[in-house]
Amino acid sequence: MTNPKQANIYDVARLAKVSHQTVSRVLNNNPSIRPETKTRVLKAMEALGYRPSLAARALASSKTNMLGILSSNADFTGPAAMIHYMEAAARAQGYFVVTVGIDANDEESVQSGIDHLMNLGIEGLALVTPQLRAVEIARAAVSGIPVVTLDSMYRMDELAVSVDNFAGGAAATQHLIDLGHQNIVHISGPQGWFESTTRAAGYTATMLNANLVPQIIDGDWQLTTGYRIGEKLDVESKDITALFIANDRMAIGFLHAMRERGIDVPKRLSVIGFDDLEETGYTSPPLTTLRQDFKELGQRAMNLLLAEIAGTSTKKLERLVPELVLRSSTAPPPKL
Amino acid sequence: MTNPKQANIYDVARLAKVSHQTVSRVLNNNPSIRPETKTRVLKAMEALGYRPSLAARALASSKTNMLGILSSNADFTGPAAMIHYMEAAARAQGYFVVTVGIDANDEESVQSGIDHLMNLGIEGLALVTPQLRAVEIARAAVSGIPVVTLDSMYRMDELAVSVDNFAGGAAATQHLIDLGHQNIVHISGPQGWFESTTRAAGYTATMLNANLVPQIIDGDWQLTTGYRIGEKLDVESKDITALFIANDRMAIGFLHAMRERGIDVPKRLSVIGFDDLEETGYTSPPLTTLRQDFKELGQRAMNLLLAEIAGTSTKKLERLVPELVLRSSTAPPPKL
DNA sequence: CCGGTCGATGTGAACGCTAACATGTTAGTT
DNA sequence: AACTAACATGTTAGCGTTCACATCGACCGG
Repeated sequence: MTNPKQANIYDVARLAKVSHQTVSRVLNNNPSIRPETKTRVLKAMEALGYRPSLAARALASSKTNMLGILSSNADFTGPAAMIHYMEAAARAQGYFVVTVGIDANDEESVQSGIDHLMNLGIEGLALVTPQLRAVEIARAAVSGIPVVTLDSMYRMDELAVSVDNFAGGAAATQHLIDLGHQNIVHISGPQGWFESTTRAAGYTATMLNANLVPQIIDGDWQLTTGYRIGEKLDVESKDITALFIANDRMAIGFLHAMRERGIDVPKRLSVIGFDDLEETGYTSPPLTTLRQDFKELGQRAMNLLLAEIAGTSTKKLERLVPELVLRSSTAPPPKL
Repeated sequence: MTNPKQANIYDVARLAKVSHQTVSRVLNNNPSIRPETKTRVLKAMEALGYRPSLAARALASSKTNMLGILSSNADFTGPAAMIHYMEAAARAQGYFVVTVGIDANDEESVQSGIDHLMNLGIEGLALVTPQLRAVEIARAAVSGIPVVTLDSMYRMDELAVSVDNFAGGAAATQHLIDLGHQNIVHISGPQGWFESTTRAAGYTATMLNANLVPQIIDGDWQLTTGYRIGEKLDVESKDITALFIANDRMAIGFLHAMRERGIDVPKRLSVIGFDDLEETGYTSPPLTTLRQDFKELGQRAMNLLLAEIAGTSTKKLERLVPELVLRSSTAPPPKL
């Protein structure tokens, strides 16, 4: 009911009785413009409901204001939260974020996702793909723009924000050792994930350091897998007294199996997870775990990327240390 | 190491010995072009590593190929999954999706999110904001482009995909009634959410239909809230035998409280949730609930939107019925 | 064997902006 | 009062596409 057609910069110029270039200057906050003129132009914009055309802008300035996020597991809580906060941080600086979801195990899918983003002309890319291989492909396919990696340790010379999973794995393990456990098993994440290998490495290093024998069972992050492993784990004959499980989902499944088998956690067996999902405060028993701050992670990653684009970059790498959250699933081992 | 500068359409034209317009035709799959010529042009593109400029395209054709998603709860599993599948569906048709996360309770935030997207020149918008008020604001702020709503019943004349929450609420309630329960309490979601009111309505209607008295406790989706309500609910004196809880998160908290209080679910009390989160298969006891197919929901919403943009739209509304998932948290009421 | 038609391709302008340079106006210096 | 510097604004030319129209040749029927 208002405008028959979108006004352009010339329409605004005419109404404000200035040249189109002056309008452009107002748009770009050029300092050398008289306040009075500026007001006049702004009023004209308002009156016409003027919206600058991003396309024209991008074409003329070769600055698209577009950022890409390549995400492989957007349906998990952690990545979703990170993406959410990354978008907010980017938008606060006038950037648009295009998120592309891919299947990280399918190289084709990674490639086509990147292609899609490159066609867009993104100025920067964030990789929320914890799979080593996907990051490699992505880094190789992209050139000329900064790339920030989340949750990885890939290449120290690239932009990256990561949780110190090694420290986390070590802290979890040390906590169990401090309680007096010796026979501690680790259920890991899937191979090929940064988090898996680094958490497992933290575990292994800490065990060895305490002269204990590391024992790792391969997992895959899935809740069901935690449950299945729990169903058949030979706790008795091996006298296992504690487990460090690489993520909370598996831990939830595992706890369920213990409950079914009547194995008391934490009296008979201590369990520690990783992630601090909201529901872990309400499992039975509530799960001791390590918390990661996804909000912080997302914001820092985006700021790193934006700084690099703006050329004001100082750091390349940021690392957050996960925090131990004590609840009721860990206790000293049963006395013999 | 390859191109000093991005090739444009003229570079391609020169190399292929055709006019720039012919190149454009190849780009747009114009049928009236000789196969031989087409091949030559494609080869030239390949050789130059040519990428069409989306900005120039958008400027010349006033078609941005951009779609917006306004999302208020991207850190919840459901919305995140829907967004994921929506993006995939859009990308398959060459569209770019910009997702903007907002705080649906802050009108300012909704407005500025929409503004951001409108500035972009999106061709269509999807609303993943189950709050009534946010949808109203968004619909009002947008004009000239199709808008699809997810999870709502707002205005029958607009594009919308929704879960039939009324039917879901009714099914949950009926299930409890069929088991023999009479004193059934409903813990609802927060006011102002479509899901809350419609699930509650389904519950109420079914109760009344069976000559039973509806009793609703206000909730807010939060896990903690389910727990707190569970802590102090007077099950005994009121002789409540069953609860229909509006979402699984609250149900998980509630179950935890029951466990702590030593109230046996399902022998003493039956509990049914809504959502079918993965972890509900592993609570103790595993939760009976209603499943929503977020993938289907996301894909259908996007297809509706794309069809509307393309002008090939037939339907306006799609409705999915949630499915009852029977597990172990419901049983006949205790005999007196 | 010629006008008409259609299929394939070319030409020039337009899309709405920014970049680079040009111009005019004011104030400061000697 | 003339000369310059700094500020404020205007002018012109792209950016890389698509659009509308023009052209050119080949094929058709009479």
